[in-house]
Amino acid sequence: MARPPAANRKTPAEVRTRAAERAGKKTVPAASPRVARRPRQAEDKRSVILAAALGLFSRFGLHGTSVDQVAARADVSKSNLLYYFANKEELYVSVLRELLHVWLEPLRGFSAEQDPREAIAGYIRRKLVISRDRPDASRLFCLEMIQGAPLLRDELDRELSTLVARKSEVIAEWVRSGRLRPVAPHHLVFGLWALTQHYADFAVQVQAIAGRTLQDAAFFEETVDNVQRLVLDGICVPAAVPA
Amino acid sequence: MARPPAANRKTPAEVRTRAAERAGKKTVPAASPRVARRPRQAEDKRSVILAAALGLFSRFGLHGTSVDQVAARADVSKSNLLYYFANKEELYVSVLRELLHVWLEPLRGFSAEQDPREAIAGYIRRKLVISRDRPDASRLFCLEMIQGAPLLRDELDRELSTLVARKSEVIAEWVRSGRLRPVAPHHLVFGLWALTQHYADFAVQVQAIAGRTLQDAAFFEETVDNVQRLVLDGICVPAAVPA
DNA sequence: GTCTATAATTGGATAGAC
DNA sequence: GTCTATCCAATTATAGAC
Repeated sequence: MARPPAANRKTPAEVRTRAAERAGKKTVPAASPRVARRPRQAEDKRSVILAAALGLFSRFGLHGTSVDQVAARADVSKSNLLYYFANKEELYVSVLRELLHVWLEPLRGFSAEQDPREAIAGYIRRKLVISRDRPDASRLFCLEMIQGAPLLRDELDRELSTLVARKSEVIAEWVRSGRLRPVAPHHLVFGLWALTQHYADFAVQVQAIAGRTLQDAAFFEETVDNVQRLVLDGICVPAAVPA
Repeated sequence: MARPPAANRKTPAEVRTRAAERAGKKTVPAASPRVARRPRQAEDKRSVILAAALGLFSRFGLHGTSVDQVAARADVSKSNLLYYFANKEELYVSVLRELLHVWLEPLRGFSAEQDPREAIAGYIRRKLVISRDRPDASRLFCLEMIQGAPLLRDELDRELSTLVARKSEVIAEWVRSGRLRPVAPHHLVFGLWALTQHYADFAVQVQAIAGRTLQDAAFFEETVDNVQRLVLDGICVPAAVPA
């Protein structure tokens, strides 16, 4: 349940600008007197709040969750929470930001020198581990996408699509060199995401139908195996297919 | 944009029980004096409201949408809307119910006599057509799942899981008879859903990365082709694989 | 940094005229 | 069936003491 400390935090003072904005005043860049603040142990509380927020936002969304609930779950008072995060939306965005980075990590591994079969099998396993261990992260990401990613659109267009563009080039290279069957790289990436994230996002449905979820060790391995075979024996050149 | 008329509607009078319930009174089954009411043209309005509700709920969820917004979009007053649907939650559930049926339809087609390759290829296309033509339906369904399907759980356990159980038997039969590679039926079903619904639920992401969505005719065909090949050439016996 | 009010607003739902 | 005018509960956010 422990979450890594926020990378791009701000001191509470820096953050407290929303009220002023809404009141019509311009945000004054007035160089704050004590800029060089170090994280210290108050970072802990921020993390606890962020973890609690993730748990709730990922189930009920931004509007389905009240700051009161988050505060209760993080075991702080509501006003104390609002000391650390100027308002609800900022809290939500903070959670999302922390997420995106975790989210893209597994994809960075791909490179043209690797054996595609190994690389893709490994990627599937890593993504399924995330679906198992951080299903809330997966759900929140999904929620945000469904809503049109209003708060993540910029990052989507920049970070994510450039990363995918680079990795698609790797896949295309695998295809050109004959190590993969012809496949449109984008569709393969979408397919990998869909197949792995589904087990987190639709966990209730999986539970209702299969009677188990990824939390069950045997079911987890069964899932890894099935998804890998589905994808690989579909995209690998026939020679590599066992039987 | 037109939606089919509701199948299992109730007359407004029958429906107006929530307030009484909340006030602590038992819902009285008092035989309403004019039970045999026919739909007439007021059904139109219900449909318009349901369509508007689907559009908004599927983006912003139950809590992210106000009845005011739905009313505005359906071009009726808020109180008029509340004449047709006793309260917000009932409206939401009505939308969901209409959906589930549409949702399961394509799956009913499967039967053991069919050629698995044809059956599955056809299923993929039908599901992608739905993702293209009714992305909002797909999104709402996804939203509901993520939240743990509090309002659909019963139907999930009954209707959906029994249907899937039957169709899994068909898949298992295909495997036994050697017409499909060994695959765990449930995982194949999950995979088919994941691969096809992804293009509706994550349309923004698809747009950000591929620059197009299923609305683009060429991209649609490209998608059908890629998903079909991914799945089929993975689960069909090698002999059936062209190259 | 943390707390106890409380201000301010939104939004679901009802009453009652027409 | 439809409207206007409210009521009322839930929540976000702020003020100000400690």
